[in-house]
Amino acid sequence: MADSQIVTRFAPSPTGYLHIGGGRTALFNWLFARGRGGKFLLRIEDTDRERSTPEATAAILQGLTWLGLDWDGEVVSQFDRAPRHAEVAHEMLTRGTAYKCFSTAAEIEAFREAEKARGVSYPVFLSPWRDADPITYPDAPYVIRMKAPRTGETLIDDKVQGTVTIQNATLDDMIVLRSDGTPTYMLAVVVDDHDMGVTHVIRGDDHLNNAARQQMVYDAMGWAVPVWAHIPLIHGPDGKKLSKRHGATGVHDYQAMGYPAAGMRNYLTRLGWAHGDAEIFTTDEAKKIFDLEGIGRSPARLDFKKLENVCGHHIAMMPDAALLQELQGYLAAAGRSALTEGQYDLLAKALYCVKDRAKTFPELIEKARFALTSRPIVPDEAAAKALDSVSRGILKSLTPRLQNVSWTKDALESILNDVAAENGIGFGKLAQPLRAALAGRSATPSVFDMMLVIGQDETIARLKEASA
RNA sequence: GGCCCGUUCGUCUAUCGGUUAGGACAUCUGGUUUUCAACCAGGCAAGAGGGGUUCGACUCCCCUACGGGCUGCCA
Repeated sequence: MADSQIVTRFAPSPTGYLHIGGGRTALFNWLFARGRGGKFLLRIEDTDRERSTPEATAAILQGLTWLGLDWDGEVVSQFDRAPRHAEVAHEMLTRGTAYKCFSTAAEIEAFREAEKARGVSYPVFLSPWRDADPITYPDAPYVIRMKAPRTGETLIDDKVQGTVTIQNATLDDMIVLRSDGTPTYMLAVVVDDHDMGVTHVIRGDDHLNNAARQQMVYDAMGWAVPVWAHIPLIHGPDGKKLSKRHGATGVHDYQAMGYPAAGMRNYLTRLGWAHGDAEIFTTDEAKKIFDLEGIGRSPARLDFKKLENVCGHHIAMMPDAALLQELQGYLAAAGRSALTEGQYDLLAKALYCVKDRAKTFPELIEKARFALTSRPIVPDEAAAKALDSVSRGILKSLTPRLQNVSWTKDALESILNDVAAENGIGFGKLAQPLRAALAGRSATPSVFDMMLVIGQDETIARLKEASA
């Protein structure tokens, strides 16, 4: 319904890659909108021309795409809307909710220095031009400042933080339009959010204080204030603000580490949000149960162990086709060589016996090593140990018996059990050298599954090679 | 410095005045097993500290400590 449609947005600055915290903010906005038949918009806050780059914008879009967060309509460039921002600033002027200020940056700086020297810890610059008669205006560059209330308090009704009270006296008349005619962030966000019809602003709580000033702009223009929801930031495992020092901070890092996007979404959704005991859920389920009420108020730490666990569940429940496709995306993102056609086919055949044993794509590939590798099989240390002379003898005696047998699990099972019994050893004792011969590893899927996947000829060839 | 926000097991969290404070990850023990993963059973483990309010506080209020954020003609 148009009258109550929810509109959210994600508004990153294109100054670098998509931060994992930004990814989560985007995810919350996306879940909230998508779960309620609303719209999720994307706006690039590129008004700072010095720091904005098209590469960064591309990286952010790529990050969102990988996370599976699709947006409605065209990506809005905040910079492109500068004329509209200036228009609103001038409208505030005519409404009398803003004024021209001719104080120079140097004057303001001097004021702040002087106040600090006097021991005033929080100098609020009060422009002398606030109530000046236009007749006294000099012919000089000016900024447009908002005429903010000097007394009283501003209440932010926040869905996550509750009601936050800000004393108006601590807020100065913020600049909405710079002397070069460009808008400041505080003006631009409000105008854009309003024009884009944003109903719910879900963003990091580093913006909580800004909300008070922005709310004043809404009031000054007579616009409806959106629903605020300021979510806590994500911290590193040590509880400190997540920074480069922690290693992976960009969502692309997580893709390159081989975490599936569905698992990332699940983990990130649960990081700082809860719905009873719900832990593992699909994205569709998340859309249904996600709400603002479940968002926590304290910063959450990244826990890679839990991330892995969650991802393991998702790899296990992902359809093979999707798994194969995303795995190839992982290989490309990680700079690893792509699968050959033959490897692809074998991996597709092997998936059923490896997908529920892996938590990440690199792990999946390692488990599927027996299918992806080709002779000669080079055993690692543990595998080499299993291939002692006695074991090689047993493998040698096994080879001819695999020649004329129907290649089914039942048949293989009975042969291997017979061989184990004939040699007076338990099945486990036979399985170890078999793993070593077949995969060159000591930890692998079931020996039967491996034999079934690579086929009779390849199995015999590998056994011959190992027992030679 | 000022202002704002936060603080439940190691971690993510449930609890919305009365619970043996629950779940998940991690960890430990046992079981199952063809190695690994998984799985099953069980264990360890929490309300930052101090004051109030109340018959009763994890829950409401205040103070302190700690953590975070904001404090630009950056976003």
